[in-house]
Amino acid sequence: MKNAVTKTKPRAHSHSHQRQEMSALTGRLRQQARKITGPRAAILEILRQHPHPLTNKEIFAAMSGGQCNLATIYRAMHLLEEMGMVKRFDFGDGTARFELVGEGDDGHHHHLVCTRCAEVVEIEECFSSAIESRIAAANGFKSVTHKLEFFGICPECQ
Amino acid sequence: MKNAVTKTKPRAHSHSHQRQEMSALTGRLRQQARKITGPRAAILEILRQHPHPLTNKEIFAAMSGGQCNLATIYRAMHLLEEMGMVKRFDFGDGTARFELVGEGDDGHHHHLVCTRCAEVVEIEECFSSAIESRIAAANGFKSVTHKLEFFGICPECQ
DNA sequence: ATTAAGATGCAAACGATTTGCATTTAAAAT
DNA sequence: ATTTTAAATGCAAATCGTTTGCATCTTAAT
Repeated sequence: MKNAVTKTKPRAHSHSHQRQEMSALTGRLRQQARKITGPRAAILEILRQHPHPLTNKEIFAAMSGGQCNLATIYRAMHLLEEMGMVKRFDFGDGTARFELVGEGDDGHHHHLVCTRCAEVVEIEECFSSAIESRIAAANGFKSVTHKLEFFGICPECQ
Repeated sequence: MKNAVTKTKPRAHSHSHQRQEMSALTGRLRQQARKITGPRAAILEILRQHPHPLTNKEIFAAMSGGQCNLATIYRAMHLLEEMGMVKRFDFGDGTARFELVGEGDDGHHHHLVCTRCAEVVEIEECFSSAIESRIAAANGFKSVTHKLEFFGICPECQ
C-alpha cells in the first residue's frame, strides 16, 4: 500500500505515515542550516510517536518535565511548517494541530473528527481535486488548494 | 491580518441569496420571543446589504457612529447562529465570518478565497453527499457534516 | 403605566499565539 | 580545542479574537 520514501508522489491520497527515522528528520534541519537543539529533537520525537494531529499544548504536555518553553514549541512549529516537515490542521476550535509530513509528501489529507470526544480518524482519500480544478478554472483562480474536514459522532459516542 | 474588504464578484446565480425582507428577519426573531433591538436591526440590515462573509469587526465598522458595542455583536451572532439565521464560516485566519441564511436553507456552501487580496467568491456546488455518507459509514460515524473552503490567487492578483 | 425577561454597555478575563530582549548554545571557523 | 557568530531559547509582556460578570437599560407582554 504505502511505499517508502519516494521523490515523486503524483497521486493524491497518499499520506505516508511510516514513522520516519530521527536521523532523516534532523538531516532535513541540517540541510537548511538549522540547529538540532534539545527542544527540537524532543518535538520531532513526540510527533514521530503520535501520528495524529497534536496541539502545541499537547506536545508540551508530552514532554517529560517540561524542559522546553511553550513559546519555543510555537516557534519550532512555524519553522517546521515553513520547511514542509509538518502540516497544520484546523478543526475549527481555535487551536492549531500539527502532523509530521513524510518526505516527498505534501501532507495533504483530511480527517473525520468526533464532535463529542474529539477522536480523529484520518481519511485516506482526497477526492476534490477534480472539483478543485474545475472551480479554479471557472473563476480564473490559480494555485487553488482546499481545506476539508469532516465532523460527526463516533461509534462510541452515539 | 488581512483586513481587505471582501469584494464581490458579479456572478450569475448564487445560492438563495435573494435579499430577505427585513420584516421576515425580525419576524423570525419575534417567533422565538427575542427582542427587536436597535443593534440587532442594524446587524441584520448590514448582513442584508452584504451578501458575503463578514467578520464581527466588519459589521461593527459598517455601523455608522458605532452605536453598538462589539460585545453585543458577538452575542447577537451567537444568537442568530443558534437560530439558524446566520452561518459561521472559518477561513483559517482565526476570525469568524458570518453570512445571512435564507429561510428554508441551511446555508451550507463553500467559498473560494484569494490569499492575496481576500476576495471571496461563493461556490455554488457542493461535492456529492454520497461521498460524505460513504465516509460516515466506513467509520461508523453518524451525523457527519463537513467544512470545505478553497484558496487560491484571483485573476487580478496573479 | 407596570413589570419582567431579555439586551446592552463596559471593563475585565480568557485562551491561543506572538514578540522583545537578554542569555545561551550548536556548529562553523580558527 | 578554542573562538566566533548566527541561531535558538526562556521569560515575560503584549496581541488578538472572543467571552463573561454585573449593573443598567429596554422591549414587549400585562
